[in-house]
Amino acid sequence: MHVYARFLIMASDLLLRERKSLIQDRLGTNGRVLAVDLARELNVSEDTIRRDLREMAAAGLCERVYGGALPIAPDAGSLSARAALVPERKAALARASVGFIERGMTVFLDAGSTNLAIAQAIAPDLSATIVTNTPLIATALMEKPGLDLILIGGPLDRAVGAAIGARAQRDAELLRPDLCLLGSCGADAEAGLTAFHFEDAEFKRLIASRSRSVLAAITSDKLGTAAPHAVIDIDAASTLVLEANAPEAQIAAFTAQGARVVLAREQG
Amino acid sequence: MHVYARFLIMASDLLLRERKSLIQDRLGTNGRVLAVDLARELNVSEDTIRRDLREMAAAGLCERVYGGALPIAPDAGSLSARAALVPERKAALARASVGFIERGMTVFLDAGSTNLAIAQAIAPDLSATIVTNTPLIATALMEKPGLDLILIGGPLDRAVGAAIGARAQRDAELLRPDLCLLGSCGADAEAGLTAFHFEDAEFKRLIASRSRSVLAAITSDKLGTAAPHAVIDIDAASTLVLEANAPEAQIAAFTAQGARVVLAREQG
DNA sequence: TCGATTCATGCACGTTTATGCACGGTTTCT
DNA sequence: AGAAACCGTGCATAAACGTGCATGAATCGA
Repeated sequence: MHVYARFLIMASDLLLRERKSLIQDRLGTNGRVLAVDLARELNVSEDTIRRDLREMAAAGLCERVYGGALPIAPDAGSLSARAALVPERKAALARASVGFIERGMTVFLDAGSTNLAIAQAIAPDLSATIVTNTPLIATALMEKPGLDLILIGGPLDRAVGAAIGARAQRDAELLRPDLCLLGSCGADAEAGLTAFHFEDAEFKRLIASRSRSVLAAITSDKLGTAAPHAVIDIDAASTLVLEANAPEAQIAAFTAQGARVVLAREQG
Repeated sequence: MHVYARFLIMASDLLLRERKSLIQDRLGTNGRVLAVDLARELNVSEDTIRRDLREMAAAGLCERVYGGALPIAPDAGSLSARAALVPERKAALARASVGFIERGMTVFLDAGSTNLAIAQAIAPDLSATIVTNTPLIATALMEKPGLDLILIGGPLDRAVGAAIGARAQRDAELLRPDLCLLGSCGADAEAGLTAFHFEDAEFKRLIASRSRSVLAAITSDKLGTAAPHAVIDIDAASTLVLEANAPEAQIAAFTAQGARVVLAREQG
């Protein structure tokens, strides 16, 4: 499996596919990417980034513009508005995950579009304490009157859209959540849950280790992929929520590691 | 033999496509755009804006007129889109206030709908550090790539929509903003700036006292009114930004207290 | 096991693009 | 009619660009 090979390279190196995946992620998150920034951040030459962008544009994954690239359907409203449109499959995943939040719990809700969908899927009358480091998620949760909200502060990382730095980690160290809903950029039986960014992984690892149980809702496109930075092993997650179309082999690989896998039913 | 300075300015942080997209957006929103305003707001020369407008007109996206451009179908804006927009008067107030944020500053942006409008009015390529205790504002600012954002954390007060408690106050005590954009629920020459909630007032007072200068943008409906909890006296604010229709008497009362009053001009 | 091959990548080069400025003409307003 | 604002054009320049080539690592075939 290509995951082994990757461990031989330096942690900052990314396989081509991972790099493109990250770029796409960034496009969705920030609404744009700059060639210079990507090059500097990923430690490759601008040429390489431009090549990537060209190929992605040719594949219809983004729109090439002078200086960088834009998402294929650019700016149909603000970021929050765009993110508010949750595809049905992701919504099903979210509905399944929300079931694990029980009345009175203290829950940490991590960054990520899947977790935003989870936030939106929370019942309006649920009474619980939600902690998050993501302003967008906090905003979404503001509409649920039953919730107590706690915001983790600090400098916001633009790539992640959340507070994940030293300041945020200190906040996190004061918490003992009953449940942690972890976002992840990759999920592989051997590599475990992984993230694109070092500090993000660091933060996730910290908050996961402090939580009584950890749940990760994972969209199928992330199955079997590994991002460069390890978060936790599969068996360290209490529950994995997968989409109904998740490959049998993948599910088996997870359960072999001792994970509890739950499948999300499409709404019927 | 020639000026050096002009090269240094060349690096604009907004991609061409984004700029045009923003202009189109503005066309739909305001029903027109002025070259001068766009140039100032986007930090590019009028030449560039005119070029953009010319190209957009050539592409049939707008109609070029003397001084700016008009939407191709002047009547067309969708009603729902229009309803969600910040009223033009508040937008004018916001534009005037944004002018006080200078490149490189550290600015605290308080909670409140006027301050949200200010956040939205910030030029996309402004480079500054913005601190806020309001997730909604943080989310809006996420779309301005030039900004460093710092989020003040802690339990969120639902009434205010921001973190204002003891935790947030401890965060605030570590700050020394160059400028504080204070929201207020009432503004009266004698009562000063006031707030509806005790803790909110407490927090505002704290952050205002720690800032090198304090600016309050005040909609006309708040003039001459006093909410139950005092924040600061009028003379403790460096600048008051009022709407163009603010009563003469009110302005006089403020200036008599030693405040610097600035009036926002409506666009056009 | 070893050579051939593929492929991602970086570098050097010449080209294109976006932009600001100077200049002179044109429109608008009073 | 005259002034002020606005316009387009041409030019200069830095940043971004694409291409062709070289390199080195992984893969394949025998």
